[in-house]
Amino acid sequence: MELQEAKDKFIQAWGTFGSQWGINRTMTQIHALLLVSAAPLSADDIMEQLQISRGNVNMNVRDLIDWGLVYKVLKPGERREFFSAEKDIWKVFRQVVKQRRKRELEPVFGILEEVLKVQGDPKDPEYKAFVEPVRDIQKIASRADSTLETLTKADENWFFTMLVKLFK
Amino acid sequence: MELQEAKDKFIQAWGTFGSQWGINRTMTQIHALLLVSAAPLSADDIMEQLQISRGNVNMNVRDLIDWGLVYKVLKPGERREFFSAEKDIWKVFRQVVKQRRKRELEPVFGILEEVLKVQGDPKDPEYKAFVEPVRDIQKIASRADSTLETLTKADENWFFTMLVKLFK
DNA sequence: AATATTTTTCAATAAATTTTGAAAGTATAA
DNA sequence: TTATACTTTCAAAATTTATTGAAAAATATT
Repeated sequence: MELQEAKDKFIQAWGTFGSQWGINRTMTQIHALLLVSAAPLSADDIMEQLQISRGNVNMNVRDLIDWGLVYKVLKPGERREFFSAEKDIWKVFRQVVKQRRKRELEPVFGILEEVLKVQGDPKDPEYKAFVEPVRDIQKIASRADSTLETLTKADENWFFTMLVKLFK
Repeated sequence: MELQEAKDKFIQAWGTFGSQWGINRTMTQIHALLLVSAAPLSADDIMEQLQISRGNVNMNVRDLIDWGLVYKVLKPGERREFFSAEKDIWKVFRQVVKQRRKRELEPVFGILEEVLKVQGDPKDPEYKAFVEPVRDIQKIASRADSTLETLTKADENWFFTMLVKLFK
């Protein structure tokens, strides 16, 4: 397989994967492209390689920067901006977990807490049918959440140490 | 807060959460509704409570059954089918992980393996820029994958034992 | 075997999301 | 200051995804 073909396949796969998990396909494709590019790319480079418009590149690159996955790179003597992706995959992984936790998990916790304030007779089957599963979700979710938090604060070494410890 | 209000809020929140993670909003809402209902519901019940069409109910309930999150319940003397959600949240969690692993992670592994067969000079910076991050992704993803696999095979007790072991 | 009830399918439609591209904005250089 | 190079914005268009609803299929009842 040619390098270019392999790149294209990877970018395509990453895009599909991202969109299955609720992330804009183009955003993940740009991320994939930058990730496997040896040098930083300009907006025009990205437009050309992915065959997308300038506005699209601009929006999605900005989102990637907000996510902390892509950096602006200024080349001396160049007026244009260039972009480069974070190459440390462990850092990327941690960053994504951190962001989604903040953006999507935290609001859910708030709502679980809120709806559990519901009034009712603990003997009422309707009441129990609501409160019990919601409490269970809260319990398991906050466990998972603190695991994720620990994960985002840990370094790679810690993570693998943990895995070894777990599965020995 | 009234029970009905709390239910509605929960269903709404669950729907939003699901769609952020690439799962059809209606599917997660039906799941939430069944999860907090004391008794199994018929298609008509679901249509009425969520104000959606029969076809929509039918499709999404079928998907939920495919995911192993909802069961058909046959009531003696009743011709209609009723539906009930798996109430064991730990089981739900495991089931979702298991399914998404199979449906979405496995194909990605296949592609990573394939594109890593790419020909090239290991000294070439372009080649390295491609192969290195992709290898890293493969490494971290297969670690994460085996953790998830273990998770789906484990029981709840094992999970919490592990957490305690980890964070003590 | 004819009728009644319920479920399933799927083409058409609606809704949500993404993308475009041209105009406005900004910064640098002549 | 004016021109030039580049970036950002955002309403309109295109695309993708979800939903409807009526007809067909399946299943049960008389």
